[in-house]
Amino acid sequence: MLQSQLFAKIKKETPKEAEVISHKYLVRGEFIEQSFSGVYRFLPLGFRVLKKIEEIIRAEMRKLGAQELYLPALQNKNFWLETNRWETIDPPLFKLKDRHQKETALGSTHEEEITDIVRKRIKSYRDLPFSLFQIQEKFRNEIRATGGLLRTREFLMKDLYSFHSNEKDLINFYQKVKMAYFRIFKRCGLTTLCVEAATGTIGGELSHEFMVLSEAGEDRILICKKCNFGANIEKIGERTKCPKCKGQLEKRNSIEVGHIFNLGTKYSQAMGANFVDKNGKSFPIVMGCYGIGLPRLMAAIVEIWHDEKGIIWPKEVAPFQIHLIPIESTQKVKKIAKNLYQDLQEQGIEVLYDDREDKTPGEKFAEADLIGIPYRIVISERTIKSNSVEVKERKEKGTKLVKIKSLSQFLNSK
RNA sequence: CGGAGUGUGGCCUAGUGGUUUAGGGCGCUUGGUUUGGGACCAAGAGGUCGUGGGUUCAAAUCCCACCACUCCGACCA
Repeated sequence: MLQSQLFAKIKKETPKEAEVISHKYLVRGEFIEQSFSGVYRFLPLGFRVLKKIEEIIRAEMRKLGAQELYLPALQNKNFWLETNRWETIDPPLFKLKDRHQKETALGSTHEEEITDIVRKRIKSYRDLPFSLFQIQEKFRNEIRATGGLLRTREFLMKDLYSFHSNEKDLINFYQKVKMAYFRIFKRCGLTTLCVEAATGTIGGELSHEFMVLSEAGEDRILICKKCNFGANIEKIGERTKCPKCKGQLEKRNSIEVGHIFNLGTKYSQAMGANFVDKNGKSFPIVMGCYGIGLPRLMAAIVEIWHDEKGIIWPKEVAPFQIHLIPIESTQKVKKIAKNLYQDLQEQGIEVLYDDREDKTPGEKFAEADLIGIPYRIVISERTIKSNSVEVKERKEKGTKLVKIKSLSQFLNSK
């Protein structure tokens, strides 16, 4: 991508509506832009990051054997009446009326939709277990949106649903999802804690939240210093002693990036999703649901990975892998930079090529630091004297001169 | 929804009744000079001071209403 063509007007100053660090950097770097309260636009740079996160999640869902589908945002009121959540779900639904004055709502979650799909098809224990997921927009009528992408009213979510003939099978799958979630967050550069959580209006038997420790987080959790117990204060209340080992509990702020639920038979009973077992007896399907909010995850990554100059994207979620920056636009520098740009692209590496000739080195560097691409490669008269380029890792302080010939080798070794 | 705050060209802001035909910085346009950490010179474009109403000889400035946004509370991926 030529930076001269990139649809991004990177800002020197922080717009005043931004308060948390991830919001500030994402807005300044033109990853996102607020449309109105709690509703965000993803600009080309931000969209690339979002897609990277989406692909990581999709890959891990497939490894679980889950099949992807896509459900409507506009939902049938009758399903919500069946589960008795039309009025009670919190945050409430965004409700609207069609031209015939018939009520409908924008989906804040999809248990009703998925359970309807399943009840129409699944009649036998032989069809179980299986799992389905989607990556789709959710709408939540929050009292208040906060912290940029940390809490929005419309957001992209991955929701996975699993269906089982018995509790044991569900618990087995639940554990696998847990492991998949740890892998997803790790690939996004995050260390997460899995803590016991309150099930809220999703309901069910029990649930676990995946937490990223951060001061920007709204959740308060208690972590045991002795055993690996952890829980949301919302679930267990304020206390100082670990309920498992009596060890000292530590209170921390955290961002909830994922939440998994053992739903039991709450929805299958409410909506009549039953199967017959070997003996011909009918039982409600045992269900689980598992969510990850993508924009919040993106914000959490920035909360963890930044310095005073800007974002430091972990490689797997970075919008580009290499930021190629020629400085001093002499014919020789330009020619070598252009060739290198083509070479790298042919190798399938995503390169942002700062071909702008009217920008000073300082400005290019400042913008590069802000948008946080993992590798910065500078080409100048100085570096080409020794047939080299200067390589700097965003997360490191120092730079390294690397011969152009051995650049690919150097990058591959990373 | 309760509490607090903010609203001035695209962005950050100065100005809190009269010398303001609303000032500066960034950005933008044109020309020139520059080029290893957010360059310099010159010329230029861009504003219903959130909206409506009121007070006043006079309102960005005071009053009222409304709107929008941010933060704290509750809720959540």
